[in-house]
Amino acid sequence: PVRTRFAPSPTGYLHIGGVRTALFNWLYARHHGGQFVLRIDDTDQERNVEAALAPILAGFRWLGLDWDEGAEIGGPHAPYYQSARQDRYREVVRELVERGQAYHDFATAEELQSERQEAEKEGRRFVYSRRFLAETDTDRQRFEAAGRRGVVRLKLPREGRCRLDDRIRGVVEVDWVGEQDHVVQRADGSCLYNLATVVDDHDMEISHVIRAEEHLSNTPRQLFVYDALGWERPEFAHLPFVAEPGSKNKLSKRKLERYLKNPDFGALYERGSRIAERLGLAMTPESFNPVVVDFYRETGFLPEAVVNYLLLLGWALDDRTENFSRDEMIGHFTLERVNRAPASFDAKRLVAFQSRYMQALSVERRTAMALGFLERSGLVPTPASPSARERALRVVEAAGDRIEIGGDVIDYDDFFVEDGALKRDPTAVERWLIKPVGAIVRLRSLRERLAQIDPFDAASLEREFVAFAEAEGVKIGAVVQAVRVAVTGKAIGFGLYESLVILGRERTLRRVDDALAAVAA
RNA sequence: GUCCCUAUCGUCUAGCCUGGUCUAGGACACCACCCUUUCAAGGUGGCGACACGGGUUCGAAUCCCGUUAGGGACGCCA
Repeated sequence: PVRTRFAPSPTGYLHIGGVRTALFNWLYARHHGGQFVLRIDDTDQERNVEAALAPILAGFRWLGLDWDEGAEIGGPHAPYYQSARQDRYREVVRELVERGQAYHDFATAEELQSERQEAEKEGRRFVYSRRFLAETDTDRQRFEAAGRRGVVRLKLPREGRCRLDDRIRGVVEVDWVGEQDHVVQRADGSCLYNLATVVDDHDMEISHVIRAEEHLSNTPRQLFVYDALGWERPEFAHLPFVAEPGSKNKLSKRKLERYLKNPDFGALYERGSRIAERLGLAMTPESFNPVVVDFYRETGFLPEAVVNYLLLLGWALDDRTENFSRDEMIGHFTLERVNRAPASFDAKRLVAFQSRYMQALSVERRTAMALGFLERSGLVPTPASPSARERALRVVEAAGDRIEIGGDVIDYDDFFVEDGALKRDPTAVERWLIKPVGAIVRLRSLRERLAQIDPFDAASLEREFVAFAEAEGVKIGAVVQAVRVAVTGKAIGFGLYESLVILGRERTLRRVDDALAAVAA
């Protein structure tokens, strides 16, 4: 039976690279009708695990990556928190020592350091002398009497090669000498990752360890533990990591400043920030940026689009298929088609997927999304009144594919604010109302015509505008843009006739009057 | 420094295992033009890659060796 797992650390946010790894694990399990386990790696955690875990679990749920066992839901191999499994790890460490596969060591950090430096100076590979290895209880007591504190180290082979048949990399071999006698238990008795992960994977009957490439070099010491205990090794598959925008470096939250300088990444960040600001979200760049899943959730991305993008970051079915439904991804996903080279994060491509998925949605669905943002930004009452809903529907319909992410609806705030509260872009006013000769006079006479038009619909408006521009001897664009700026405050937007119809005659006239008054002043 | 991994358009990739159908396909991005009422969208077209050097072979993006470049790991972090 296929069992995969993902083991996040409770860090307070869900990293996009981690999600890609989790997705591949999830897909592999689902493809084989197996189970996906969500285990929590909180061995090194001192702060509030629950609070730091919540956004991560929320992220998984939002993306639709459900887990069969693990955090919050438990399961037959509980507990799924490493912090609660220390006794079990210690038990395994004892067994390792008994089997002669690990030993108590009393070297100090300084002594180790100097051995290391010496090796480096002589240009040879560092191999610990095992000078402070305690063979017997008497040895231990002697060291302890001398005030030393002991750790437990793996007693790794110093000859031969370690062979790993990785499902993605193929056969990887390394010399055992190159490996260190890694510490598996600290002086305070707590156990370390390299041991814990093996014990957990074994106890939880994980059949396939699918993880990022950065773990490839820890694998030999983990294989050693499996073998030393006589445990069956799981299959390993090391995924290429997700690289930062425009380079092959591993994506990292610490280098955010740099990513923001990448035009595409920076633009996405700006766009999201504008939305967050209007929603009144108190966001810091550390917790709210395009490397964090919450960013997409908060700004109105569709989880399906994010997942589809992530799927194709290191995996492809063939030379043309780009869109995958959840069932299709599950049906097609195999490890064999995972790429070996790192793939860099491309914000533009992610938005392209989002845009595509968004346009495939009905107007009603898109309106429902938009409404959430309108409510939260206070542009419509919460819950939205029927008239507000109606207006939102018409705006979303008219905006069409201009609304790529849910939060984009805020760009059309001018349809929801009070007429008197409408702000006009000064540059647009200058360009279309003040600068063109006769613009004001034309707007004034057009205003009278707008008052007369009957019915006040798009077709009639178009006829009127065309006739008016012709009579005045100006381009239709000049007239349209002048009215657009007067009524919406912006020089850009969707069709003007639809815009005026959505606002209605009364409000259109009022806004034209306001604009005329403002320009005259 | 040592060990390991990787290498096809700017980006994501198909092709590589099982050499010929590859004057290397698709998508995103970009550029131009068309459409047009601004902004999008749409239509048409364009730019654009097998890292390099040897070998094997009638034939190499594909197989082998080397070089170079990039990356990762070398913790009482995970």
